[in-house]
Amino acid sequence: MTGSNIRRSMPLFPIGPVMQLTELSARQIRYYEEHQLISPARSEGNRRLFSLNDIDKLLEIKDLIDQGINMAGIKQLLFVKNQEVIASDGKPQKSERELSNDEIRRHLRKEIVQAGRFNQHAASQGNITRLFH
Amino acid sequence: MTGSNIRRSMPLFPIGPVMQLTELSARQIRYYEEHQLISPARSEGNRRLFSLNDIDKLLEIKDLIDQGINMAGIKQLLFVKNQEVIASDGKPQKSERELSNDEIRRHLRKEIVQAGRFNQHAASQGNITRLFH
DNA sequence: AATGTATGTTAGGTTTTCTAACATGGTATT
DNA sequence: AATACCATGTTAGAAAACCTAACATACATT
Repeated sequence: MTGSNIRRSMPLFPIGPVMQLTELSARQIRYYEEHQLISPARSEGNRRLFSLNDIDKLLEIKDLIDQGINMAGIKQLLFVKNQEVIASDGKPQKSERELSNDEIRRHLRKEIVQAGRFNQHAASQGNITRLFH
Repeated sequence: MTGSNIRRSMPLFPIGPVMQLTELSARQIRYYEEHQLISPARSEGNRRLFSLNDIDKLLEIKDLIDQGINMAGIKQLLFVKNQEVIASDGKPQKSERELSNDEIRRHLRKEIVQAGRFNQHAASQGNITRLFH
């Protein structure tokens, strides 16, 4: 798990902004979660919290929906794509252990404090992620 | 106003995640707004919406507070720093006209759709912004 | 002792999000 | 044509998050 992956998987956004960014309805987003296309984190009070990764995925889903693909198909496609990423990554990412929100935030704080380094880039990352420079 | 500036000024985060990212209390954040150190956007229902720029600024403020500088001083420092950015930017950014949320989101959508380009970078941007890759 | 500054705390109200249920317009199937 | 299924809309009631405004407090300055 690289630093950038951690950043991209930080649960930050409540559903409102995600709706606007993706132009999906709350109903749609929840339905996709119900069918396990995404798994946003939850706040203490049970509100969904989306990461940049989640938002990227939602935009992909939207695309696939537009192409007439149904839930099952999209689920498979997202799964396959994820496999590819893991494969091309070199390391099979062991069991991709879960980081707690607190761990993620601690990591984040460290990176903020240690400011000044230049940015590094994975060549192919999707959609939303690219927006934050 | 460059594309990246637009991205960095998108009002996305409600106060909750901002509190966690900055480790500031809601009271502090609102107090800084009251003293015009930041000017987060508002949702239709009057909730504060912070941009990456706002979060960066809050982290700077936190730093300056730690150095014992008071509101007035911080305000000046932020102002001066902003002047510098504008100056080194080349263009004095006319009157930096306000973009509506909708304009920003339209722009955002365009950038998302037109995927694939490589990332570009301004060499010196602060803090949080760097986290989103 | 009195004032000022930055922040904490509380109260009451509004917005946002939650789940669950029912409704609806297409498509596919019988 | 009737039925079933899929993706989404809509509604209701409850809970969480956020809002402003006011008062409280700790510390520094006068």
